[in-house]
Amino acid sequence: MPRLNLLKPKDFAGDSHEVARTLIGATLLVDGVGGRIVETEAYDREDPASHSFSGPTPRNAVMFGPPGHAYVYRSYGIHWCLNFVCREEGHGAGVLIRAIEPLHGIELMRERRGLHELRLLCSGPGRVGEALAITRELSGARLDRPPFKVLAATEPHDVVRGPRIGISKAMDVPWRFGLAGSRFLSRAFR
DNA sequence: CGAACGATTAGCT
DNA sequence: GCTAATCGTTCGA
Repeated sequence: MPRLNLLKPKDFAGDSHEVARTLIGATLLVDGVGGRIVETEAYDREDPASHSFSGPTPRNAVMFGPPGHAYVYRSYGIHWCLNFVCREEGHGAGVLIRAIEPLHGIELMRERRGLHELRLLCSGPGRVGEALAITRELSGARLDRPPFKVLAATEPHDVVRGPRIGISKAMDVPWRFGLAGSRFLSRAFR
């Protein structure tokens, strides 16, 4: 039985790039539903692609709050996307959860997604949001308390990195991280 | 107050 | 590969 190491706010206090890499292989659960994080992206304050780039607004306020909390935003008016707040309070950094390997509550996730193909259940930030029933109400919630649970990776694994997806600024920096060889990535790494 | 624009996805060519 | 769907947020007038 592997020891379950629940990540606490201090575990999210580092650079978003460092946290994004560390989170690969970790387990994310929302009300017991979720799986292994296989893809993340880092965003930071001095980062034109980040929601926090131009300073605090009503939408991104929790990005400037303490680390270890969820920042949820609506994407394209359609999808809910989940981020983990990093750094110290007031900084404005976060990690976008882009894909997980479904492991727990798979049937419930299939119902929510109206889909049977396992590979496409949580392979993308909007898909993760739908499968885990992420909504605005979870924005600002602590990640070490219900309904959230984030458990550190226990198995050794390789992490790959590359440019972030779907952005129009800072497209050159390799701040997207993935579990090497996973078939649950939103897109392959080059 | 109007308008542009997404940290996306599904479906079709 | 290309595009419609869809609407909250942000910014300029």
